[in-house]
Amino acid sequence: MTQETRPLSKKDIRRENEKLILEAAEKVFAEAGFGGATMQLIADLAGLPKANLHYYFPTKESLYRRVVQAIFHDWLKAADIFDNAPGPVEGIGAYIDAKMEISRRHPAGSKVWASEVMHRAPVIQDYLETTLVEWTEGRMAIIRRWIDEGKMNPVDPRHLLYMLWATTQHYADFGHQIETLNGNAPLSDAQWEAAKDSVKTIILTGIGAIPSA
Amino acid sequence: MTQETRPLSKKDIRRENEKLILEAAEKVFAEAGFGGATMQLIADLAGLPKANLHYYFPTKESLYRRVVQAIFHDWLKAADIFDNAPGPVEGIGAYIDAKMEISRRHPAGSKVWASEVMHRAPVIQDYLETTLVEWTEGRMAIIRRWIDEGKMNPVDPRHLLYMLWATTQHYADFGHQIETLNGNAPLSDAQWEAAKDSVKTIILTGIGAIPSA
DNA sequence: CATCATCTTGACCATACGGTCAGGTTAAGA
DNA sequence: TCTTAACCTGACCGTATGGTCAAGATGATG
Repeated sequence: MTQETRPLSKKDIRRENEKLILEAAEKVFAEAGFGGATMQLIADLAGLPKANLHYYFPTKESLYRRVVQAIFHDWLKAADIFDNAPGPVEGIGAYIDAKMEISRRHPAGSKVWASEVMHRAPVIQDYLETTLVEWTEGRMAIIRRWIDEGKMNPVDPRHLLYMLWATTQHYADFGHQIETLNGNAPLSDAQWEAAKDSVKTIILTGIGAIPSA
Repeated sequence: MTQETRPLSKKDIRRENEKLILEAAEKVFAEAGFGGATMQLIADLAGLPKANLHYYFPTKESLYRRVVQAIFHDWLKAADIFDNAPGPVEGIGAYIDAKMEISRRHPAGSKVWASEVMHRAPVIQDYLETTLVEWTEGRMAIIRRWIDEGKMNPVDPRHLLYMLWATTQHYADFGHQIETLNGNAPLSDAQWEAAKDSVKTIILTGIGAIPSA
């Protein structure tokens, strides 16, 4: 009863293999860092011979670049929720939810991103200077508007954003520490909910968007 | 007018060289990660021949272990302030100040720590499971006491601690991103003060330790 | 001053890694 | 069916890296 699979088209092969490689690469880069990752390790995890990796991605660096770019893309996309929100409770609340969900579902990506930035962003510095700067300015303007409209306290928008990034990404980047402090067990569904609630409550209370208990 | 330096004693030589090596190693490990760091790079930065490093630290891993242990030590020491504080405003406020100061003065150490944890703590897992667990339990007890005494809102102490770690360490670990968003300039004294104030205000307000603006 | 333990270092080695390539296989297209 | 372009991969190569070592220099000790 072997599965009767008709041959994949060339395009499907390409898409399939690139996907396999990128997924494996993300994991390995996250676990070992760029320097500690080896093409052989990635190849083994992807189930392909090493030479095949070099067929699709000429160098280790080009593979790494693709991984980081994909992560940056998701990173920005998570912030769409921020816009069009009537106020901080909805906007920031949803943003926290979205970023916590990323931390939960794609911890490897978050780690690769953290590693890249920690190492002075050798690959995506240009993105930081253009896209990220614009993105940040835009959200800061929204926060300022909410402040002007009296929907929250006059906090520094920049540091509020840093706090949002730091707090949500912490659950991915330091996930191992958190698991250790949780008796070497991953957070349960309920614990993830509690984490989200805690973060949202403290921050939204902290900026005066919801009343203190 | 050459300096007339009398010969260093053997003990001084050892202390001096170990210090040189450990400082250089911390920087290199922070910038390149464990895998990306090379003994040659560390040797060059320390101004010593590579073979000399292996005289004091037999392997790259043993050197790395010493670096991480030193950082963990500082990490815990910063929390002494936490104890004996009459309430969250003083205790948590001082803790935030202390950890922000570490992020400012020793960003490399913070990065090495982050990297170690992100890579599943291959070297200090036992410390996490013993010392860190105890430390965390202790501070959670203090926070619970403050809650019982009505000095702050009944937030989850665990997630409050995570938020404190995440937010303060973010200024070191993601310092490059922060600098980029600051027009490629390091934060000035005033900006560091503003950062500290923002963090303290939002968190202390968020837990109901100080009134909302 | 003589002996010893400690420190120093250039030269060397084995290994692992990123990357190459030639020769083969397979789907696409005419 | 035949040709071509895309895909596949075992074997190979140069280099960089962690680590070793033997021989010498230097401070401690009595």
